[in-house]
Amino acid sequence: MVAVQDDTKTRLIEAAGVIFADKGFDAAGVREICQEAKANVAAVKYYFGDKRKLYKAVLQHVHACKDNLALQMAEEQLKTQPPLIQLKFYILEMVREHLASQKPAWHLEIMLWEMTRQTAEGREVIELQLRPMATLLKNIIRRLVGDEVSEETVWKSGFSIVGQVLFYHVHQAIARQLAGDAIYEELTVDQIAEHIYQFSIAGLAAVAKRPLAHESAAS
Amino acid sequence: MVAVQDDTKTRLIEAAGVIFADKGFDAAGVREICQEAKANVAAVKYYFGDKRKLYKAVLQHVHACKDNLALQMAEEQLKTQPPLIQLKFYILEMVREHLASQKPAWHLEIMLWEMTRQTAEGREVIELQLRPMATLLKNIIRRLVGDEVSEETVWKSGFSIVGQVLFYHVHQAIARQLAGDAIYEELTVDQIAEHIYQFSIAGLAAVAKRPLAHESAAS
DNA sequence: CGAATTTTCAAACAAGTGTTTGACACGCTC
DNA sequence: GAGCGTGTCAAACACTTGTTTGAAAATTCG
Repeated sequence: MVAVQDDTKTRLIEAAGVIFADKGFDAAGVREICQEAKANVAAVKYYFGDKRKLYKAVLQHVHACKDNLALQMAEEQLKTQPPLIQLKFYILEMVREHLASQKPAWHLEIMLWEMTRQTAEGREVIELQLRPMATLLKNIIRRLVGDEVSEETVWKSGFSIVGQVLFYHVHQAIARQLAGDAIYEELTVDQIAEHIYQFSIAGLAAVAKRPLAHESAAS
Repeated sequence: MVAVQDDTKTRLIEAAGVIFADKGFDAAGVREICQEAKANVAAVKYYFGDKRKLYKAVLQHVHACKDNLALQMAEEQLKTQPPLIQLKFYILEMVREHLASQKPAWHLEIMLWEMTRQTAEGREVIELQLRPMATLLKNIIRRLVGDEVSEETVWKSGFSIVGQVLFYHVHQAIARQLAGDAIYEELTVDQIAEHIYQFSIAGLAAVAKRPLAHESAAS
């Protein structure tokens, strides 16, 4: 961890991030945030103006911290690797991000709040964060299923893949409760990603009504 | 709509249901609920004790209203129809419930709150509501993939199917925003269900590493 | 009817909310 | 040291929160 600054301002953003992520905007208290940040309550007015603008700053901070899986893939792999490998990598990285993220967990948690219950402040950040991921996935799928498949079906297929991944994060509590801790603990990130990959390439071939492009490259 | 009683008590439960579903327990206000129910603020203490117990009553009301897809399927179809037809029906009914439910939308919305951010009051209701659905789906999958497949894989396959369905509900706003209203409006409940079905039976066959049971019965 | 019980209501409660104030301390340059 | 701008702080602001009170109103029942 490289020397990160210890301003009252950044401490506020970070403490606010944790608490907003945990309880949502409404249920989070300014006093609670300031106590966690070791700052006076008046500090949020001084640095941000009010609670909403603090929330906005938190969202912008999250956006600024995003490590671009999209760009990373585009540069390293998009041009060289066959689409099946790209899909496998995409799924693995997404599962990793959602189940074993190395950056603070609250970054994703706040994004999830925005994804399910959008606020005016978050819409733009959501767009900037998700749009590149969506088009990247759409391109991969398009290469796999060919040009005869409708745009609509490509979207639905993307939803099928993303929906599988998000389930393990968003509904983790339910999955645990239903499957039982014993079984759930056995699941590793790689296993989950592999399952979703195998499940999805078969699903894609089915909705494409033909074998996938470069099928021979599958594992 | 058959003669539903118009007690202050039931009006409170129903108004509370709507508002709890919309904003969650913390952000919902007692005064707002009572105004919507045309009741005095003191009524919640008189009939329920306090806000938490009102919430508990709402959850129990939701549970009491559940129409048992599980039982319905068990009686009418489980014994007579091949598992592929059962799966198709299961997916269709689940998509219907989540995207075009005939019962008040807030029933499901409250369940979703409990699924993502469990409260002490909700855990039991969640269990009672979801457990039968989960075992039903698990049984269908087991019949389709055979006995060689591990229990773990059956769970993961179930998660894959349920994850696809839930995505269209939980992340509807994002899906709309990304795909665009134009494309999104085109999607009908039956199309979505059909897509998930086709995608999933191919996925199941892939993870089972063999053709599904009674594959000939597929559409 | 008239007494007993159940239900409703406006008003107030203490505690919590986001926000604001004005004073105070620090580091800086002139 | 005086002056100035930047940060910090306890205290108070106006308002909302969930909860409570005690007295009316409505209902039930002998």
